[in-house]
Amino acid sequence: MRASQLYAPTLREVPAEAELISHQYMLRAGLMRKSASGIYSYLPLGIRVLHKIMEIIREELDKADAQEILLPIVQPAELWEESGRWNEYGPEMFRLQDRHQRHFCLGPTHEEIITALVRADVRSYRQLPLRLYQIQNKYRDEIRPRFGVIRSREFIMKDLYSFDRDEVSAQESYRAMYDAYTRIFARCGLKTHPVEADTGAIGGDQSHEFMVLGDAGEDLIVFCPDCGYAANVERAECAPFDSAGEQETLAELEEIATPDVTTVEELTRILKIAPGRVLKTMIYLADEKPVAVLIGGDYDVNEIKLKRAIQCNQLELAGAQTIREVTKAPVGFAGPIGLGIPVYADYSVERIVNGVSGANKEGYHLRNVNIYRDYTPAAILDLREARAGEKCVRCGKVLDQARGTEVGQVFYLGTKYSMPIKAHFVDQDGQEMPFVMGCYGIGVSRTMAAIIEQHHDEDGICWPVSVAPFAVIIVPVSYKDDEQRTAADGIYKILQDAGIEVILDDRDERPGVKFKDADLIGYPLRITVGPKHLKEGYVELKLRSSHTQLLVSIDDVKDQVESILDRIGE
RNA sequence: CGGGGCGUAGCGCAGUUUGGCUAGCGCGCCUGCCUUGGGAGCAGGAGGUCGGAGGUUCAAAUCCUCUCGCCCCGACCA
Repeated sequence: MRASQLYAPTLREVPAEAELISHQYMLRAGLMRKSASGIYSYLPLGIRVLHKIMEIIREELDKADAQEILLPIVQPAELWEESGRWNEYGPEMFRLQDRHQRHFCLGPTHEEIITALVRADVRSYRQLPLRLYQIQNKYRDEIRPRFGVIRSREFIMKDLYSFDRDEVSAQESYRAMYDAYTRIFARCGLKTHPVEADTGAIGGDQSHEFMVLGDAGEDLIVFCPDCGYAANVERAECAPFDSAGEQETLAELEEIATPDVTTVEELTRILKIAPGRVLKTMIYLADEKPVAVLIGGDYDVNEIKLKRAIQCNQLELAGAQTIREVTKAPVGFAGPIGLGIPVYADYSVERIVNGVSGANKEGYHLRNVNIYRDYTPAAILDLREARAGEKCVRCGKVLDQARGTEVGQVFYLGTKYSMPIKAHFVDQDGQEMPFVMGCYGIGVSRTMAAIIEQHHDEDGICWPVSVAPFAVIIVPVSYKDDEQRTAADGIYKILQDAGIEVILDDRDERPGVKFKDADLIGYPLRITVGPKHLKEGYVELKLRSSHTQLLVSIDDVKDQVESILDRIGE
């Protein structure tokens, strides 16, 4: 391809809308353009990278005995009603109607449609295990798209679904996908960290996310440097505290006037106590019924854990009105004593001796509150958000934390979809059984952004060879010069004939412009054809990421390029 | 949805407070000359419903009302 004909509109300046480095470079290097908030068009360089990533995915999945299919984007509401998710999914599902007012959605994910497909066509255990995948656009009407393609509304996802006859076999599928993911991301040049994860809207009971670490990440993970335990904070288990606690004698309950003191922070300042002494009392509406959550003042409630622990479908913080009804006081004076609703306590409260809580009375708090003596929770559970400094649940060492972006997630689903949708097969003994399923996603477009986050410098992108839009760019210092043109054309032909993806920058631009564009776009290897060395029959090879340079004779160019690409392609 | 901000040429912005001639600047784009080892120089040129609609006024990018879009923070999520 000749650069003069390549549709790669580079930008000299940073578009105002882009904050993240990957977002900026994707726009500046001409990989994509925005069409609407969270919706992007890919230009030739962008789609070439995406194709590279998808090809790696295909190769690795096919090796793992998976087969590619293609499912529709527009899906009928009926299927979603069968699984119960038409109501469950919420406003991020794009819903639409056809001319007959029939209801459809733009697929945010494809469990329903594939389960229905397999239900219709797969009848016997002899056909299992079955692993089917597609690479398809998905739509989620995100509340707030951001970070370019990292959180967009339309995005490209690879999703795979496994169907097995029993749990043992399904766990093998899970393991095979986990291993395939490890290889896929490694081949893309990405360092990823698998962490235990919550299953969210997809459901199921076992899941890992593949995280790319970085400050730009939207997720928070905790990990144990010692035993390797790593989990999204949404999921990370917290250990109960050593029951010992403080060896204090229980003091007498005492009411104290605290007008206008409604936050833990103010309370600790005024009473000169540590936040860990405060019994923070949060009122939630769980499936529209009020419940109280009691947690140490130095912790935050993990609502995902709460939802799971008390087995409710809908959970939200109660409004001022409800709080007033329940606690007989405005927000900020709730406490566990005398509340007429279930009180769920986090592990962190069990050790609090002579604690401070709201008095359920405007302007008052209570001092020397003690569990079991003054109140008894309905249950003591793991409800808090994990964070650095906590004890690892596996080995007891101290946890560390980091931010990350999820590029892939694997779920063990069990029979969550096959049961309600009645997707059955006949087992060896003639019995009808629901498929035991798993599903596995990779955010393809997001992966591209993550690669840029990990491979760039101040001049632009430094693509790993495996996903580079083109491997090599030839830059003649002046294409108008006969000798340079002849030499550049010659090398171009040689490399093309060798099957190497190469760009010839034949534009009538000054060399600086061509160098800047080459760096910005990030071709792994640049061949400069210039007057300095051409007389002796040499050209320069420059590696984009390491900046190393070497002179090679034109006769050796092909061999050198091949061996360098081979070497840095590892 | 709450809070904050922004819509003026392809990109980045000034002009809006205090209404006033043909709406500006830098980069990019086109033509010519010149130049060619890290975003050159000179000359000429094209490109605008000032996000949209309505209103006030002799006069609106500027004031008022409504509306649409975009960005950031938060709640939500892959």
